[in-house]
Amino acid sequence: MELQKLRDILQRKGYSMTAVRRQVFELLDGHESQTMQVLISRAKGQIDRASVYRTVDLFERLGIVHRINIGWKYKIELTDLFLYHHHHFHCQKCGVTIVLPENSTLENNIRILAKTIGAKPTGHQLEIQGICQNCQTD
Amino acid sequence: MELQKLRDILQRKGYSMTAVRRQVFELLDGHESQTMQVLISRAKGQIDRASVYRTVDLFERLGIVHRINIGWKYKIELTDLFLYHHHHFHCQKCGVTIVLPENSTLENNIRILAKTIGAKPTGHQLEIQGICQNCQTD
DNA sequence: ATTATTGCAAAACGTTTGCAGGGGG
DNA sequence: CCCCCTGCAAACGTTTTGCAATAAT
Repeated sequence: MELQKLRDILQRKGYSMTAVRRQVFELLDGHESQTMQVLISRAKGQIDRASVYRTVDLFERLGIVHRINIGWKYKIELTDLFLYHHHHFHCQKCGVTIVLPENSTLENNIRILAKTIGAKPTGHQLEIQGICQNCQTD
Repeated sequence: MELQKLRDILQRKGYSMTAVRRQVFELLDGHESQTMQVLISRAKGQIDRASVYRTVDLFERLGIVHRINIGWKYKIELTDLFLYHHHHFHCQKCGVTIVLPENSTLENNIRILAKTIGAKPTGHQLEIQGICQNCQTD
C-alpha cells in the first residue's frame, strides 16, 4: 500500500511518519499535479502553510514528489515511485494540462543525448506547448 | 546584424527601439541563459529593476526571449530567432548548466508525441538532470 | 527525557503596479 | 508636440525563518 511505502521511505532516512506528512501525501495521491496554492488551500484549517512548504520540501529531497514546470509556474506531483513516468502538454489557448502517453523511444533518445556529453542522467522533464485538439476547432 | 533584427521586430509590432531595450538585448546576446537576478544586477545603475522586468516581459511576448526552467528557478535566454534550438543539462552536484547538442531524432519524437493526443505543438522544453562528467570522477 | 516537528507571526524575497517626469518619433 | 517609456517607491503574493509549544520515539 502507498502509505506503507511512504512510511518506509521516511523511516529509512530517519524521519518520522507524522499526521501532517500523511495528510500532505494523501492530498497528492490520486490527484493531478497541483500548485502550492491549491495544496495549501485544500489543507486549510488543518495544516499551516509553512508546514505544507516544509513537507513538500522534505518530500522533494526524499524523491517522493517533484516539481513540474507548467508555463511560468510550477506544480507538485508524486514521482515515479508512486506514479508512472510521464510528461505534460500545456495548451497555450485554454491552459489545460494533458498527460502524455509514455514513449520508450523518446525516453531512450533522452538517455542517449545525456551520454553524448558524458553525463550520468538521473531524471528529466519535458513540457510541450501548443494548441490542444479542442482549441483547434474553435 | 542582431540589433537590426531587434529593431525590425519591435517596429513591426509598433514598439520603439529605446536605449533600455537595446541594453537589455545586449545583456542577453552572446550570453548563456541568465536569472533575472543576474540580469538586474548586471544592469544596475543603468536600468531600474522594474524596467528590466517590463522589457523581458515585452521581449517574451514578441518571441525575442523565452524562459527556460532550470531546477526550481527560471532563466532567460534569446529564442531560436537569435540562437539555435537546444536543450539543457543541469548537474545536481555542482549546479552547472550545459547546453546539449541538437538532435533531430529527438525533436521528431517530441513532435510525434504531441500528435498522438491530437495537439498542434508550437514549442517544448526539455531539461535533463544528473551528474556531469566532472562530478563523476570526484 | 530528548529530539524532531509544528503553528504562528514576522521577515525576506521576487515581481508588479501607479504615477509623475523624461525621451523618442 | 504627443504619447510611449522609464524610474521611483510602494504594494503584492509567495516562500522562508525564528521561536515557543507540541508530538514522536
